[in-house]
Amino acid sequence: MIDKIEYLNELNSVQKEAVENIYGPSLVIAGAGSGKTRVLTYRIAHLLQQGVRPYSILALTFTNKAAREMKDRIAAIVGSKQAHNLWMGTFHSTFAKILRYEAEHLGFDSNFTIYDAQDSRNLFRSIIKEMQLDDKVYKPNEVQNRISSAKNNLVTANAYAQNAQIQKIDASVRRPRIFEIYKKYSQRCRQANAMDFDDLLLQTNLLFKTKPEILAKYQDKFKYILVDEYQDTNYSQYLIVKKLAENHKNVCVVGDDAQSIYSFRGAKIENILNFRNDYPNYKLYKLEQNYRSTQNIVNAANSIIHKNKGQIKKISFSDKEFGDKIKIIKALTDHEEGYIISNDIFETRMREHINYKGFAILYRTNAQSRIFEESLRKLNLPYKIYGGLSFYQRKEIKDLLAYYRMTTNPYDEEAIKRVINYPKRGIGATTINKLQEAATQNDSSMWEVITELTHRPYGLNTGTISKLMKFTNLISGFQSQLDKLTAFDLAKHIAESTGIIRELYNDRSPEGVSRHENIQELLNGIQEFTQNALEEGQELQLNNYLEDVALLTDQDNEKDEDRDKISLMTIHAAKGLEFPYLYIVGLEEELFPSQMATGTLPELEEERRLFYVALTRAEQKITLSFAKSRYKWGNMSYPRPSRFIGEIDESYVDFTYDQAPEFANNGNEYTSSETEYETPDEPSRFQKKRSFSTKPKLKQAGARIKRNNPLSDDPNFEPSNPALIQSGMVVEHQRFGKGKVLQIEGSAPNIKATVFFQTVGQKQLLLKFAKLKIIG
DNA sequence: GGACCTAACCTTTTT
DNA sequence: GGTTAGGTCC
Repeated sequence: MIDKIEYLNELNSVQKEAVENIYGPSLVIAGAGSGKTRVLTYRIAHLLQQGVRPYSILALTFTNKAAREMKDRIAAIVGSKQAHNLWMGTFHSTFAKILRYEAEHLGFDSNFTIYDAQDSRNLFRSIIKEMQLDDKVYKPNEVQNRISSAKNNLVTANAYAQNAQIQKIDASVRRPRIFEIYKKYSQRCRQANAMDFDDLLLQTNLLFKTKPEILAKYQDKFKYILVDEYQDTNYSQYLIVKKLAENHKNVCVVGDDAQSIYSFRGAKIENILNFRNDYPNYKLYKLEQNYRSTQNIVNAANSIIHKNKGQIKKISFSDKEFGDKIKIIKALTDHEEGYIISNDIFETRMREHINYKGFAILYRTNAQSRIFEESLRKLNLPYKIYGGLSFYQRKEIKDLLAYYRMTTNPYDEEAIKRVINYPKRGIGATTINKLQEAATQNDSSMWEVITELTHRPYGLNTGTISKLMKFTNLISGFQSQLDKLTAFDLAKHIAESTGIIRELYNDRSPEGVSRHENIQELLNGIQEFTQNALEEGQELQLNNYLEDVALLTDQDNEKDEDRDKISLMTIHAAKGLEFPYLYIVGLEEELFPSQMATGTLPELEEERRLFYVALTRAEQKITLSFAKSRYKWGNMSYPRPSRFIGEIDESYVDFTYDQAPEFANNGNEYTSSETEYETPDEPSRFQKKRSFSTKPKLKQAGARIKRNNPLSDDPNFEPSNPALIQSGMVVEHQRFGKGKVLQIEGSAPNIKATVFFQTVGQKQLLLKFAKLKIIG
């Protein structure tokens, strides 16, 4: 074990106090880059050093990654044996573990399935359909969100039905039957022996409420509780922590109200503001020195966050070098934004000799990643996209996992529906609907209906029944192997004997090949999981693997070859990370701040905090960018630069972009002058959206619009020589008049042109793949 | 029951 | 631009 003096010397005086005062409630307000993780890890190390048993320490984080990193760092100080026994993980995974242990008290089986957001939405969708409600009114997504937020506020289905205010609101938006959907949903989850993400927290609360002796057991067990990112806890999480800490009150929460960015998920910024009320004799530690960023970055970020009201007063300062000013890049199009940033990374890396991993591109929405992917690939720069469609959400992965889920929990209705006819075995929608109906009538699960068909055939013909019997036999066969084979052996057996592997292997299309590789990767992961445990003397079964798999994300299986790559991710995903060279892109109104979030002040303030989080990820240099035109839902929009750019105190920004030369793109110069397609400026803030659709107008004019086809394929396109068309050229279209070619992709003869036309007296039209005549 | 095509929706952000 | 739910035809 490392000498105590050694690690305490690495702390400043406030950090040191926060580490050493282990008794009673502590609130650590930790500004960005102020060594928050360091305080948490050293505090835990310190507890262990004081002789506290590792299993009586509960440390809660929001991501698996944060938990794992902290565990690794603690292991480095106190050794892996001690660290291994800590209760450290996300809220969801920690309480899933406890719920499995205590499942019988709640009427669940301990191998319950965890429904991910998609499973849960599918279930809502089927319930809405079965109730014969209009899914235009009862949109599955919105119903899910409404019920999710009820759960996060500990409103159960019955409470929801009886709450007059809630009923009034639902009635006012013409969705008075949501309470029925909620009730049915809960029943179905129960019959399927499944919990969704919100249930993991809700059921924990119910458990503690209805079984005081169990609460007492855990209150006694967890003598020290630490919570990371406390500003992001929702009511459900808040209450769990409060209850567990009720007796000993050794609770240490760490957070930064300025970095609260999850209120859309029910996070209550009040939790951190009200800590003083919950624990009047609390100790407050403010970590105000930023060790991460240059002074310019810290000052710029401060100038942003000060625009918000309702913050805990604190300063944030850096005594590092002043550093470069924030650079701003203006691009004419979204694609150009990609090229400029990629080129800038390329040049900076050469000039400054930085590793790829020192660069990150942050955006507001996942959809923005694709353009950067393209431009980085063209320059042969290695990158890694975090988030987006996760590995575990891919269809082929979910399909195979559904077999695993059925093997450990055959009542899992969403899993049944996924695999009952995959690979094809001739059981179609009609049969599934009949089974579903029978299950509802019978107040039982689909699996029970299927397994008892010989006694009660529910009007199904013998052919269908024998197909279903084959299916149940297949699954029962897997179940009988559960305790005979290791997780990996059974997983492999299932993948092979269901024919999934064969089917994907035979599909030689690029998509099929990639699906096959993904399945291999999943199996590799399971093998690793089995192997690791074996080395520690444990033989793990498939149900052990499944326990947390629904809670895993992409970032949880990072591979070595991903080490030195440019990171692309949303700002939300970047929280807690840091990069020397940071690009924050798409700084446009309606995108960042999001058009969904400019309606009310609290929403806008959250967007601003998001911008603050983004800025404070940078160590050395920040580049912001925006584009003057961008594709949105297939239509062109002409956004204004984000208000956030102007909100940064101008002394920290380098505004010289106005003098920047035209940007080159693959040899094709953009020679068009900007005024030609600049739309008139709009009056200031909170403005309605301005993007307009070109499609109806084009259709009106009788134009044919073909998608994603090379120009040469379009019968409307007859240039004398396609190769002659270049970006910037003035062209003529027989219907739309004069215009200018703004973009060229690919090479002759498969040229794809994006052409801009201006029609007199009307709005501009953007037209792709049209009949062109070059006139200048 | 299944393959194929069209129309509608979509996009905040995540455990 | 891309995905997916739903309709049509075999």
